[in-house]
Amino acid sequence: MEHRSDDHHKHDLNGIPHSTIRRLPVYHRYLSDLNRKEVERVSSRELAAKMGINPSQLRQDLGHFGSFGQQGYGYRVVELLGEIDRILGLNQGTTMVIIGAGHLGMALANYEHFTEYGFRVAAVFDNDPQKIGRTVDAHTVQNVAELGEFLAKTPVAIGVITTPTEVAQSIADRLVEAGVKAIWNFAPVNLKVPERIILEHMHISESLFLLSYKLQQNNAAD
Amino acid sequence: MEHRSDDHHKHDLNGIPHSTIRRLPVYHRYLSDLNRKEVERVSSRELAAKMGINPSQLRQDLGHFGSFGQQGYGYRVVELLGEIDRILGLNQGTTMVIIGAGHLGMALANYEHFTEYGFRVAAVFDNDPQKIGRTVDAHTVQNVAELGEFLAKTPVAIGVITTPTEVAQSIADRLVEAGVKAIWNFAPVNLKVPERIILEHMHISESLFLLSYKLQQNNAAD
DNA sequence: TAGATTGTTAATCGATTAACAATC
DNA sequence: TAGATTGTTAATCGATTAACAATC
Repeated sequence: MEHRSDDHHKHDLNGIPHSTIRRLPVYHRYLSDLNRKEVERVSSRELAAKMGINPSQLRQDLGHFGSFGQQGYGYRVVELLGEIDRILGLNQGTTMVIIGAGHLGMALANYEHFTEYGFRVAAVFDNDPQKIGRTVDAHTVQNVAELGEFLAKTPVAIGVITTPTEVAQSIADRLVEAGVKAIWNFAPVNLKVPERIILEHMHISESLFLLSYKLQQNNAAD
Repeated sequence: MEHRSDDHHKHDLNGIPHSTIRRLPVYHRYLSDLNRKEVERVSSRELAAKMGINPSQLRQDLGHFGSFGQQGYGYRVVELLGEIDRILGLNQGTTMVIIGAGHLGMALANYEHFTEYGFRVAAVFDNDPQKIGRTVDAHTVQNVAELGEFLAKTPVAIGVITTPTEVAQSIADRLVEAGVKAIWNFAPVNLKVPERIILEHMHISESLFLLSYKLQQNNAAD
């Protein structure tokens, strides 16, 4: 009845291999780069070389979603980027609420790249009277006691959890109760949510652990 | 001569499959959980069930590093956790400097879980006169102009980049120049660093894009 | 047209899972 | 001892890469 966010290498997601989906954001980033440099066309060979992957893989991946190129020419950067935007569901004005107005919550609330991709922070909540009412950039921190009330009036797609670990699960429960469709969790804990809720865990320390492993290997090699 | 941080599904890392290494931090998290609950022993079947993976995979993964269990009994939680700590190079007092004292940098500087795993923030730097000299928790923000000087006196293993995207590359260059062994990059840009430098990219927006993809699929299904 | 490059099928390679002998 | 569970070899499955006909 419950699911976890750790199905890293699980196999399908609506018939598309998980490995393919995980690469979409990366394609997006490299294409954005080219687009910023006003490059007009790119071949699978060129783009794959930039990314350090195999051109066949790139074509195979795109093939899951349609035919976006042209034989003998390659891909128009703007067009392909647009397709990936569409596939990823970007630029749709998806709304989020952030629970936890600590440094991390504030960092996210003011993260310019979200707006760039069509995400909008509808509100920031906290339970600390010291923080409630304070305005940071465009956002006034609201009392988390009013979370349910707020979401009843303003439906929001994504609940972002940047609270201390101890309260993350109870906040998740309240977000689910209030009807969010997805949870983006920054607390280092395995949340339990109903099957229908999309759960994405931002594993900050996992990234550091991986780095630590490599560092360790390097040191051992010396 | 340069490398990238996106070799997500690349194959080997000192003979160990990359897929295995990516699971180590996850094992660590689940074992910490058990340890916190003072569970003494766990079988591969139990642990794998908790994680939603296959018990064979767990045993296979561990098998790359040694034999940590006991037939008919399973694994002693404390012991296995200790082994994974060791494999990941945790609790070795690895030092870091943080460049960029914005919300994100401050969030990291005060992230209690780092200390918990033996990482130590040696200093925080910024170039904003408004921020320099300000003390947040244990850290006084220092002038980034003095970064090289600081690192010459106090060698540090990891440079953490939480600056705006535009300056991330030049900060990376200076960190490499000053002798850090690894860079943990939070700016959404593909840094170029020499082969010998370990580079770990924290892809905050990639995680959000993945979530967005799933949300999109869900909506389409309605 | 000739050259280039896609989209896709087939071949390879690696990772996951199953099975089981060893043994606590 | 009998039952349980590891560590590891072998089988399966899926993902990556190669190859190439289609075609711009």
